[in-house]
Amino acid sequence: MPNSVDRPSLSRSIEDYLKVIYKLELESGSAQTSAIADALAIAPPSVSGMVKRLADAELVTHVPYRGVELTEAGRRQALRMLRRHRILESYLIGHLGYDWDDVDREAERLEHAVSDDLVERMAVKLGNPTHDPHGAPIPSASGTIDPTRYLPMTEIEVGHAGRFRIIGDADPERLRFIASLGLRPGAEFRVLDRQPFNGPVTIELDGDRKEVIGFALASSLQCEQLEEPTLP
Amino acid sequence: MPNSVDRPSLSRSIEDYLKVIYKLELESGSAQTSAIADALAIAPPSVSGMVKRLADAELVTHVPYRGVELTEAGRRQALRMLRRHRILESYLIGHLGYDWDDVDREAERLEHAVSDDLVERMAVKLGNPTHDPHGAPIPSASGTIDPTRYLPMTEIEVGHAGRFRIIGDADPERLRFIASLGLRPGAEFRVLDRQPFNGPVTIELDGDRKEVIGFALASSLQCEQLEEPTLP
DNA sequence: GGGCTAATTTAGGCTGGCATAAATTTAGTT
DNA sequence: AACTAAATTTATGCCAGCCTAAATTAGCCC
Repeated sequence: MPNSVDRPSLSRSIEDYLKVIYKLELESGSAQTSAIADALAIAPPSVSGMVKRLADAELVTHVPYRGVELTEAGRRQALRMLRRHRILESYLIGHLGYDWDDVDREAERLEHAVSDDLVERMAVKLGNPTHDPHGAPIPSASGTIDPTRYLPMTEIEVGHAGRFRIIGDADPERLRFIASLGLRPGAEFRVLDRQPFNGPVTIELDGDRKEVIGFALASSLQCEQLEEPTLP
Repeated sequence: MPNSVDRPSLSRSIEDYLKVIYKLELESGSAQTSAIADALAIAPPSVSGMVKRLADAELVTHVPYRGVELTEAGRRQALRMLRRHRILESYLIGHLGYDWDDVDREAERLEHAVSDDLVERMAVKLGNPTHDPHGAPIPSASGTIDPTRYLPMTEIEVGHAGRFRIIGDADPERLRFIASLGLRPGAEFRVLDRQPFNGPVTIELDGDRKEVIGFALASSLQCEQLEEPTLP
């Protein structure tokens, strides 16, 4: 075990980088310097500097001017952070009265401080959940995660029914708005209309309510397409 | 609008310094550079540097070569940290199955990350306790704390009964040892013997068990002296 | 292939928080 | 009153992480 991961205990900063890189790889297949800078609200040269350190620590591989990719060790750490975050959110909502829309900030602060032991204790209290209240899959303690991919609501075809699965957003205002529409993970709907040029999506909920959702928001709603269209 | 004073948000380091200075003032009336360095396990010159910053921020007053004293603002922050720590310990023990002896480390990590909001939610779940499981008083959210002072067990006179109130120690091994003697906050005992030259204390518990406790350990057991001695 | 733009990296600087070594002050002898 | 031991501060230096400004590279268009 020459280079095995002893327990260097990653810095708060590094944990944030790995989380962001993981999400970017998931969303767009690659993680570029400027995208990382954007997500972390820091300047691109700062990212270049950190990327060098991450590459030295063998948490990412870096092809200059091309972006970075998580190594196996980096991915493991990123999933560990994701588990912490989602277990924390679930626990704060389930046991401390936090609201759906309000919980991200607190989890964001705590995920860097809790011990693995505490995370597992919370997971046990929650009954070892596999999905958090936003519908997102929770990586297991051993680092595996439900790989199911869903479609953004904007890609469900007109006439089809769909089931809302995951809200990939943390902004409390957006979350409150979504909740106010009655959209919760698991909710079924039918797409009535999709306007071109990144226009809004119109859906039907509970069999009678019609709601219009802007493109940007609808893009962040990950859904499952359910059946063949019902013809009118 | 919400907060009268803007939150500069103290660094983790500063929070630790304030906590330690508060404890030192309490124990020995003053906080000297080397004592702070000792408690934080850092070098004295580093403390000098930080003390300058703390004084600039008006969290402490500093008399060169004489030590440091918390200002009102500093004391307020120190009590805030103490509340966080003790509420966290109480919550972790009460709701997440942590043990008496094992909880300090976790609380130490979390106290820098939790929001005031979360602390108050935990306090509510606990029924707004005034003392933690180690018997130590918990400062109120508004920054007042039970000022009752107790005596170290080493100062309870031979023949007197006493009640154990607070264990001012964080070392898991010591805590486990104390627990194994059956000593919990609230426990009554009688001092049978006190050896001179910082020697051990012998006490009687539950009316029949005799236990011998070394001076150093007995010094950290804060007790109440109960009655006049019973003569044999 | 030359040139333009956008992305990225390099260069150099700043702050917080730590360290060591050397200088200074305090306090306790005698 | 002078000397000494201990505590403290000053002087420097290092590293992590951020910044801005300047240089470099990639990608594309003609």
